[in-house]
Amino acid sequence: MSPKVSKEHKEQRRANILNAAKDVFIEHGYEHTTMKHIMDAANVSRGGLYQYFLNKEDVFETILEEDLQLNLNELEEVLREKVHSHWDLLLETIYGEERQPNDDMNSLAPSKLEFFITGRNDKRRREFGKARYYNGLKLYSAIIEQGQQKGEFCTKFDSDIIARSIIAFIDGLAFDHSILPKEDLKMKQQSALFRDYLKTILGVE
Amino acid sequence: MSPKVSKEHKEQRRANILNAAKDVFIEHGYEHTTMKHIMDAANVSRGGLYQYFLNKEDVFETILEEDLQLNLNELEEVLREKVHSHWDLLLETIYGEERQPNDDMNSLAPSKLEFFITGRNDKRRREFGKARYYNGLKLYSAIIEQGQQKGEFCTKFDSDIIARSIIAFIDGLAFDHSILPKEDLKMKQQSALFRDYLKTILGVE
DNA sequence: CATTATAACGACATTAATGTCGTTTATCAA
DNA sequence: TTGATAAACGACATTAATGTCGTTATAATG
Repeated sequence: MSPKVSKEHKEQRRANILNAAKDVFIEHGYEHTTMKHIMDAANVSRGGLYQYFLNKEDVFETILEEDLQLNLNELEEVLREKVHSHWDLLLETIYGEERQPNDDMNSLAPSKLEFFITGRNDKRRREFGKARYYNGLKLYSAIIEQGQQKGEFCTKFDSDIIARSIIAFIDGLAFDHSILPKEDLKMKQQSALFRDYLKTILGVE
Repeated sequence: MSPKVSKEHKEQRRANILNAAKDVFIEHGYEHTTMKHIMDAANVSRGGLYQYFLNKEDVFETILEEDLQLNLNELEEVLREKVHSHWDLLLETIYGEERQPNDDMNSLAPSKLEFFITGRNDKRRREFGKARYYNGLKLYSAIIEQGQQKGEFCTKFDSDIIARSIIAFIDGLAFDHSILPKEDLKMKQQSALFRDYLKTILGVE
C-alpha cells in the first residue's frame, strides 16, 4: 500500500506487525504459530513480512527485547538507590512478572518458556536465554543485596541464591499455569506461601 | 524380520522401539524429533513403526505412562504406612525427580515440559497434563499430610499448598536447567535453600 | 513341508510451511 | 507531472514430515 518509505510510517508498520504477532504468539504459542498466521493477523503479505523480519525467530526475539529493556530500566532505578522499601520493591518486581500468567491471563509467558525450551539445543538460542536469565538474576540479586546492605534484610543467605530461587519459582508457576486453568492452580495461596518463604529467609518483620 | 507374531517377541520389539524413542526424545526434545528419527534409532521401517504406534504423541505418552506407574507405586507404599521418616521420604521423592535434570543429565524432563507446554491448547493434551499434575500433587500431599498426622510435621500450612509449591519449584528448576548448563545453575545450593525452607514450614528438627 | 497369518517394509500421495524473486504500485522529489 | 525508488505483493520452487497401502518375506502351525 505504501512504497518508497517515509521512515516513521515504516516504523509504524513494523510496530503493527509486532503487535499483531504478539497476539498470535499468545494465542497459538511459539511453535505452533506460522508466518502465515502473523501475515494474516497483521494484514501484510508474505513478501511484506519478510521485508521486516528474517523469520519467526527474529520476530519473536524482537518482541522479547522490548520487555528486556523494561527490566533493565528497573535495574537502573534500583542501582540509583531511589528506593524506600526493598521488600515492597521486591514484591512488586516479582508480581510484575507473575501477574502476567496470574491475572486475566493473556500473556506471552508460556510462549517464552516454549521458545527457550524447544530451542535448548540451538547454540544461539541458548545464549539468548542465558543472557535473559542473568539479566533477571542481576535484577533480583541487586534488590536483595542492597536490601541486605541497608539492613532491611538479614544476610543469612546469599542474595544470588535467593534470586535464583525466585526465578525458579516464577518459571515453575508459569509452567504449571500453562497446564492448569486458573481455578485449579490456587496461585494466590501459592504466592502467599512463597512470600512467607521470602520473609523467612530475608528476615523481614 | 519376524512375521506372524510370537507375543513376547512382539512386546520385545515394542519395548525396543520405546527405548530407542526415549533416547531420541532426550537428544532432540519432543517437538524436534520426527518419526524418522525414531525409525532410524530403533532400526524399524516406517510401516513397522506405525504398526505399533499411532503417531509421535502416542509414542511419547506411552513413555510417560511408565514413570507415572512408578509414582503410583510410591504412593501405594506411603498409604500403606510403611514409613519410618516422612521427612526422608519427602526428600527422596523430591530428589527422585530432581535428580533427572540434576545428575549426569540425560533426562526426559525437559522434553516433558516441552510436551505439555506446546500442547497447552489441545484439550486432550491438557487433560493428560492435568492428570499428571494431580498425580504428583497427590503423592507429595499424602506424604506431607501423613507426616503431619503422625506429628512429625507441624500443621501450620496446608499440605496441598506445600505440595504445589514443591512441584512448582521442581518444574522451575527443570526449566532453568534446560537453558543453563549445570555449572551455571547452582542447582545444589538452590536445593539446599529450598530444603531449609521446607524444614522451617514443616517444623522439622 | 506346505500353508497361512501377519510383521515388516518402503514407495507414495498429501499436506504444509518456508524463503525467494520478479512484478506491481504508491509515494516522494525534482 | 513525471520519473525514480523501494514497499508491498503473491506465485513459486523447495523442503520436510505425515500417514497409508499394496507387497514381501518369514515364523508358527498342522
